[in-house]
Amino acid sequence: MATSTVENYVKQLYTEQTRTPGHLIQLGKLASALDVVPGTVTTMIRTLADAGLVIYEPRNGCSLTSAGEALALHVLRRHRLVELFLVKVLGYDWSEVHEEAEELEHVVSDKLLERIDELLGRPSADPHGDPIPNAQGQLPRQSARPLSQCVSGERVRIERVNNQDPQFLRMIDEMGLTPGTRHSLIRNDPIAGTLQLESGDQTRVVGTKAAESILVSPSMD
Amino acid sequence: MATSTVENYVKQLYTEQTRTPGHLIQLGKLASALDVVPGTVTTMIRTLADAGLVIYEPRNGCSLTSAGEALALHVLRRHRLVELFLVKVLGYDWSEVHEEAEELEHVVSDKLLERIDELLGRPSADPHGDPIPNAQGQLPRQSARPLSQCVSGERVRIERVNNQDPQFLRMIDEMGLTPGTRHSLIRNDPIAGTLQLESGDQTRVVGTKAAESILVSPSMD
DNA sequence: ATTAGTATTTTGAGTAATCAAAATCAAGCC
DNA sequence: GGCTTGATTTTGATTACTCAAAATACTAAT
Repeated sequence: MATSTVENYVKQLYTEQTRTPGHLIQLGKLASALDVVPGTVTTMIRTLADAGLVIYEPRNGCSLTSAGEALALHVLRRHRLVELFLVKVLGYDWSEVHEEAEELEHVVSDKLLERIDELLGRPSADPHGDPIPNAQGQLPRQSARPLSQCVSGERVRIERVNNQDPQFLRMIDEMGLTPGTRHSLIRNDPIAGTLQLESGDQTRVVGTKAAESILVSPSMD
Repeated sequence: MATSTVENYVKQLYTEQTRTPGHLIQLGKLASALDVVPGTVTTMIRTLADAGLVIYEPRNGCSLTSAGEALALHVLRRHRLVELFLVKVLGYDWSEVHEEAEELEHVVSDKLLERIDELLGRPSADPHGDPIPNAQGQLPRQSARPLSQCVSGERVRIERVNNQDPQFLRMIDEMGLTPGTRHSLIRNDPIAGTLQLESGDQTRVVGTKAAESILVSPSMD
């Protein structure tokens, strides 16, 4: 069985990999993301390569094998189902579930996961809108793009908030920009670095930086 | 923070200690209970002693300090609340919760534990009838004695089943001897090694060995 | 083509937990 | 006392993970 450490490495690798598809992941990036010194990552990636979870090109970087990707998706499934469970069943706020899930994701058994999945009605996204892989490790297709890339006048539905910082999430909450809500983009002003949104009678302004982690799809209401 | 291993050692120490109060616990006993070789226990108990969790008398054995006992009770609380949660909320059978709780007990945070406790209505016993320490580490007083020590004619209420073996628990279930149920002890025959119980119109026979792990209190109905 | 700067790898060491097997200890028994 | 037995401790290794710091390789610039 994979240790928690191994699971965290492949999980991190997976998220980096989807951020920049097709590229090798630099070990230094991994080191800072996982908060260990670079040398540690080098040795660890060697072991992961021996275990068949990653392909390692010394000095260039590494990428997940299909086995590594499968493991990553499994961990992600556990993480996201646990997050949703904490919110739906235990009354957690979406801003505080990440830490807790970070621990639980390594110990929930397949049996427990199946019960949670069933109880929640086989959900396809966690509280942040992140897609939940199914038991076979398949991700529901999602075609959302960053709010920051939308143009003035668009009507959007917020699909996903790609940021785990509790303060950020509470801010999103207070502004009513949670996944599932619909808004009109009054104005996207990259020069000023702000976006103006409207929904109902309310108007809000968010910064471009924040809008980068808010993923939206077109809304036609 | 205590590692899972440390938590398991003090937990085991605690259960041995309540089984034979006042006695030092032999390291060999611990070794077989924890399924490690004796030498491992010796070194581990030394470190636990350095950490102030146990008192270690070389060649004689060891016992928990009050700090060690507090930690053990904390772990026990997590374990038992998780077990009850799995049964009540996730539809687990009481025979299958132990394994799962064994892992989860090391990662549930205080916050999560509090939510579970609240959701379950601050219960005082887990599905096996084992008392749940409160947040301050105090155990609800329980004065149950083994069914095997009862005499013919007694009316008893089953308080607790002190055995985690799934097969044993399923047997108990099938015989209707779960915690909370009431029965008349028709006959306790130590020679034959059997006990005959009656409740309603049904009669069952259990062995002395099994009756040792069934704890009961007097019932007056 | 040398150099400066950055990223990566190597080396040596440490912590936590474990095992196998040899050494030691403590009784109890003629 | 000497011997056997059983438990305990010690010793030397191993696995998994990590760090600090030195060594090395690559990139890009002068």
